[in-house]
Amino acid sequence: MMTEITINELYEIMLKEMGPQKWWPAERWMETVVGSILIQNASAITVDPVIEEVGRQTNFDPSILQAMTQDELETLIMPAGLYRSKAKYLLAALDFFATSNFDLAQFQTIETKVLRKELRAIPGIGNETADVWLVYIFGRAQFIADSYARRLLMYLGVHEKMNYDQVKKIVMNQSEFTPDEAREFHALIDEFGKMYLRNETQFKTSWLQDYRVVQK
DNA sequence: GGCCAGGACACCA
DNA sequence: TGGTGTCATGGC
Repeated sequence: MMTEITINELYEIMLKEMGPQKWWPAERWMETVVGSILIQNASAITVDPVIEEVGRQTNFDPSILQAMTQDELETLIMPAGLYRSKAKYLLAALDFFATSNFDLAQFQTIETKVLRKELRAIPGIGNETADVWLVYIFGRAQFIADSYARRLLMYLGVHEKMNYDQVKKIVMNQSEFTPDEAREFHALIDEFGKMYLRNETQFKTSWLQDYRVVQK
């Protein structure tokens, strides 16, 4: 028997089943910057130790990180893979925050749409990383349509095969989330994803298998 | 041992 | 807008 649910009901069901994931707050927002870039096309298992090592060496102090050369940064993050690109992206991100003296309060009054456009202009900050920053660094209620989220919603009947923007738009138009809920939802989806979203066969063994999300 | 991971980007039609 | 090659390491 299939049970039809809304996006918000999906969130409630996942929260009830899995409990709060407590992905936040990262003690330092720079940890989110580092982590979100290092995780690009890599797995948490390989990247987590690298993030820890960066923390040991820099304490996630933006000034210390920014003082590093491209070569030094590459050596530090090499085990995460794609290290040349990621070192470049990290330095570009640091430049961006440096223009505001690493003071997040400077961004508070900027409209989300405008801020997102500014983030997307940073080399290496694409759709997903921009939304991760908006949610976990800037506290905006955005939906992060990463590959796990798109797969989950596909298996739940929301779409056949849609891209990042399309899936995000559908969710944003059909649900209502506070900033904290947006953070929790993404954490729940990714933790669920690690267990059940490698493929559809695996999803069908999960406790969400008999649900279908309805379009309003 | 090959496959793949919480992407982004350049280049092409 | 959509499809494809590239970047690269380490875990499974």
